[in-house]
Amino acid sequence: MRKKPVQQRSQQMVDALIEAAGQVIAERGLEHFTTVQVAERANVSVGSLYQYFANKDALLAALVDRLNREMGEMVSRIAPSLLQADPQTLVRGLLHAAFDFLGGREGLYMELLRNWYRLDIQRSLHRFEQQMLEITRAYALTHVADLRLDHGPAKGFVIINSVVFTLLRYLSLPNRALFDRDRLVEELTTMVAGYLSAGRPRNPRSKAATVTRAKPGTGRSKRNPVRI
Amino acid sequence: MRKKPVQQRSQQMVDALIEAAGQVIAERGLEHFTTVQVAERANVSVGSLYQYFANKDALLAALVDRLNREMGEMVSRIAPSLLQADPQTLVRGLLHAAFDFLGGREGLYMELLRNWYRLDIQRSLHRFEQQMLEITRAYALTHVADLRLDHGPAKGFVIINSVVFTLLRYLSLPNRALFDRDRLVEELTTMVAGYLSAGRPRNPRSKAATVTRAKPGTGRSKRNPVRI
Amino acid sequence: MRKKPVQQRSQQMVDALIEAAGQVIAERGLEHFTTVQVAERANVSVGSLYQYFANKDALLAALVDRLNREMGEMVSRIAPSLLQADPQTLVRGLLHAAFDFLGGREGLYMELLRNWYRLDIQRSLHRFEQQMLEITRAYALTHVADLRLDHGPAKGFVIINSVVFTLLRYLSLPNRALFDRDRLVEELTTMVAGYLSAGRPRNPRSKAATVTRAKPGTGRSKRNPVRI
Amino acid sequence: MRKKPVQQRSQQMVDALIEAAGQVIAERGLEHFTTVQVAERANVSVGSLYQYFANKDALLAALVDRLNREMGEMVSRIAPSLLQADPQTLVRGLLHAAFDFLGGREGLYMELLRNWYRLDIQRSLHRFEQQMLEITRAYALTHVADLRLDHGPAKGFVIINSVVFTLLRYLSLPNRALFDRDRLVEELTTMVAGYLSAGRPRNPRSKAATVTRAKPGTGRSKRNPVRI
DNA sequence: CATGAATGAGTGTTCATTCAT
DNA sequence: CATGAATGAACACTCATTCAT
Repeated sequence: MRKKPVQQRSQQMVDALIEAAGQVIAERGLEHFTTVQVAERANVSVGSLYQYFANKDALLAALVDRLNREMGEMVSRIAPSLLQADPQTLVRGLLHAAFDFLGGREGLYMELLRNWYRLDIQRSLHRFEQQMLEITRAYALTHVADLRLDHGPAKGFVIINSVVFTLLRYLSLPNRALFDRDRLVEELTTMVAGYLSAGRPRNPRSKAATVTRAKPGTGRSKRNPVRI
Repeated sequence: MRKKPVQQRSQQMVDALIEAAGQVIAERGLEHFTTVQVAERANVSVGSLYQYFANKDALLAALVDRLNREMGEMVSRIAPSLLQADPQTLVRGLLHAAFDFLGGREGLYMELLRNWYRLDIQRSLHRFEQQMLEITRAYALTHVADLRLDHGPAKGFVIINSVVFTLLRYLSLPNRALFDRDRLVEELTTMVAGYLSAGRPRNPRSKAATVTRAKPGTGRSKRNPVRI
Repeated sequence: MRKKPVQQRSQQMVDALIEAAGQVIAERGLEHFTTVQVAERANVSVGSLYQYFANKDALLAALVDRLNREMGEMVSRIAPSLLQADPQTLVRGLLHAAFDFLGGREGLYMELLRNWYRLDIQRSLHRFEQQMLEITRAYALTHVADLRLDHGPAKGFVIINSVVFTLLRYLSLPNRALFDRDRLVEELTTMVAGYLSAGRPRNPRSKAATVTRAKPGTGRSKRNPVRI
Repeated sequence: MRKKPVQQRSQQMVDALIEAAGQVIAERGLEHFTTVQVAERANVSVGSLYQYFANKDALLAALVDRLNREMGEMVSRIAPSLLQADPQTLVRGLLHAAFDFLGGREGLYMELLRNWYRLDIQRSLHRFEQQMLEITRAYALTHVADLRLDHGPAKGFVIINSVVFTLLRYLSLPNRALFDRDRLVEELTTMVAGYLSAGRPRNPRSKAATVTRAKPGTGRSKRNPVRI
C-alpha cells in the first residue's frame, strides 16, 4: 500500500476499492478484471486506485488479506457454540458454516479460492488448518474418548483441502440436480467425523489385515506393510 | 476443430500442437502461454495452428480432452489389479496411481487441474467419478460384506474431489517438509476407506436422533447446536 | 509566476520550491522529476507550488533564472582579481572557476546545462558571453599589446560554448582516467589563450594559400574560395 | 532487436522505423515522440514496431547506431581530400563537413546530439575523436613541421567537443543574424588550427611565467604551479 | 495448404493539474 | 491561503488473430 490511510476518508476509499475489486472478480472472473473496472465500480478514478495500491497485485493481495481475515473470523464465530456437541454435530456445523462462507458475498470467495495457487491463498488455507487444529484440540479436552489426540499436520491438511475444494467444486457445478447441499454436507460429515474418530478401537472383531502397496515399485522404497 | 484431420500428416500436426500446448503450459503456466509459443514449440507456424484450431480456447479444449482420456486410461490400467485386494489396499493403490499421474509429465496435469474451472475440466472430473463408481460397484460384487452398495453420486463426488484436490495442493506446496507423500497417502487411505465402509451398522444405538437444520433454506445466521 | 510574492513568507516559499526543484533535478534528472517530489522536498503541498508557479515549466524557468543570476555573480566575483595577470592566467583562472561552478551544488548546474535547449538556457549562455566580452574589453584596456580589440560576437560565442560544453562533457564522463581536470584546463587554456591572441602577425613567413572548400556543393550557395 | 531481419522486407521495415523515429524526433523533440507516432509515420502498426525492436530504447539505440555510422562515413569521405592541404584548410574543410552533417536530414542529428547524455551518444563522440586522432596522425606524416605529433587524448577531446557543441548551439540559435555560418567556421578554424600548431617554438621571446591558480582551495589537492 | 509479418484493441501505470475542504 | 486527494489523458507494450504471399 502506497500511502497509509490514516484518515477516515482514505480508509473508506481503500475499503471501497477492495470491495469493488471483489465484485468485479466475482462477476468477470480473475482473469478479466482490470484496474479501470475496479476504479469505476468504486466510483473513483484509476489514479486514485494507484494512490492506495502500488499495483494490481497489491490490490489483489489486500483482497486476499481480507479473505484470510474473514475466514478466521468465521471460524472463531462458529467454533465456541460447537464445542459441546458430539463429533458429527461439530463437523456438520463447521461444514454448513463453510458452505455459507463460500457461497456468500455473491460468490466472491469462490472465485478467489479457485485461484488459490495464483494469489497467495495458500497462506489463508494454512491458517485455516491451524484454526481447525486448535478447535480439534479444544474439543479433545472435553471429549477425550471420542477423538484421537495425536493429530499431526497431515490430518488437518487432508480435512481442510478435502472439504474446501469439494464444497468449492459443488458450488461451481452448473447443475446441482444430482444431490443437494444437505446431502453433500451429510456425506462430508460422515467422512470427516469418521476420519477424526479413526484409530480408536472401533470394532474389536475387525480382522487385522496386512496389506502391501499394489504397485510398490515407483521409486518409493521401504513402504512397509501397514497395520490397520 | 476447424477441419477434420483425415490425413495422417494433419493428425500428426494436431497431436504435435496439443503436445506443445501442454509443454508450454507446464513450463510457463496457463496465464502466460501464447499461441506463438505453442506453434514454435511444435515446429509449425501460427497460421497452421489456426488451420486446425479455431482459436486458443479450442486448442485448450483439445488438451483437456487428452487429459480426460489419459485419466480414464490410467484408471482402467490400475483398477483390474486391485479388485482382489481389501478396501484399504484398493484405495491406497488408486491413490498412488493418482499421485503418479498428477506429478507426471513435468507437472502438466497439475497446471491443468489447478485450472479446472477455466478450462472445462469439470467434465473430466465427472467422468473420473463415473469410473470410480464403476470400480466400486465391481468391487462390491466380490466383497459384498465390506462396502455399502448404495453409493449415490454424492459419495463419488466427495471422494474424487477430496482426493484430487488434496493431492494437487500437496504437490503445489512449496515446502513438503511437514509430512511426506506416503504419510499423506496413508491419511487419505484411512479417510476414504473408512468412508467407503461407513453406513454399515457400526453403532446400533446411534440413530434415532432427530435433527433439524437450523435454517435449512438460505440459512445463514445462528445455526444452533444440533441434537443428532 | 502567478503571484508577486510581496510578503516575506511567500518569497521564502518560492525560494524553497526553486531550491527543491534544483535538488530533485540534480538527483533524479530532468526527465524524472515531478511536481509532487519538488513540493515534498520543499515541505510544502503541491497546491502551494501551483499557487506560485503557473505550471511545471514556470518553476523550471525560475530555476533557470537563478542559474543565470548565479553564473553572472560567479563571473563578477572572479573577474576583478584576474585583470592584472597575463592572458593565460586569466583564462586558466576563469576555467577553474567555471569548473568549480559546474561541479558545484551536487551537479545541479550540470544537469541544467545538459538541457540548455529544452529549458531556455540559451539566454543564460548569451548573458555569459556578454560578460566575457566585457571582461575581454576591460582586459584589453590595460594589456593593449596582447589581445586583439576587435572581438565581434562570434569570438565570444565560440569560446563560451567550446569551454562550457567541453567542461560539461568532461564532468559527465563515466571514467575520467584518460586525463585529469588540470590537464583539461591546461589544454583549454592553451587553445583559448592562443585564440584570443590570434590575428596578430604571428608568423610573417606563413605563405598565403588559396584553398577551395572541400565539399562546397551541399546546398550552401556561393561559398567562394577563401583567402587565408 | 527482437528478430533478425534476414529478409529484405524485414530490413526495409527496420529501416523505415528508424527513419520514422528520426523524423518524429526531429519534428517533435526527443521527449515528445511516442512509439505510436513512429509506427504511424512508418505506415505500420505499433505491433510491427515491437516485432523488430524490443522497446522504445532499442529503437533509439538503433537510431544512435545509425548516427554513429554516418558520422564515421562522413569523416572517411572527407578526410582523404584534405590531407594535402595546409592545417587551416584541413580544419576548415572538416568544419564545413561537420556543419553540413549537423544541419542535414532536417536537423535530425542536432536533436540527437543535443541529447548526447541521455542516449548513448558519448560513444559516437568518442569514436569521432578517434577518427580525428587518426586524421591528425596521417596528416602529421606528411606535414612534419606544421603540427605537434604528441597529441594525447585530451587534445582530441577538447577539439571535438568544442567544435561539435559550438556548431550545435549555433544551429540551435533562434536568430543567426549576429554572424553567419562562414564567420563561425573561420573563427573555429582559427582557434582549432592555432591550437593544433601550438607547442611549437612559436615565439622564443615569450617570457616564462609562473602562475598559480586564482582560486586554489576547492578541494583539488596538488595542483602545482604551472610553467607556461 | 503453410507461413509469419502485420494488426490494433486492450492493459497497467504515471503524473501534471485541479478544487473541495 | 494551504492542503493533498482525486482526476484522467497519455503512453509503453502484449498477443490473439488474420491474410497476402
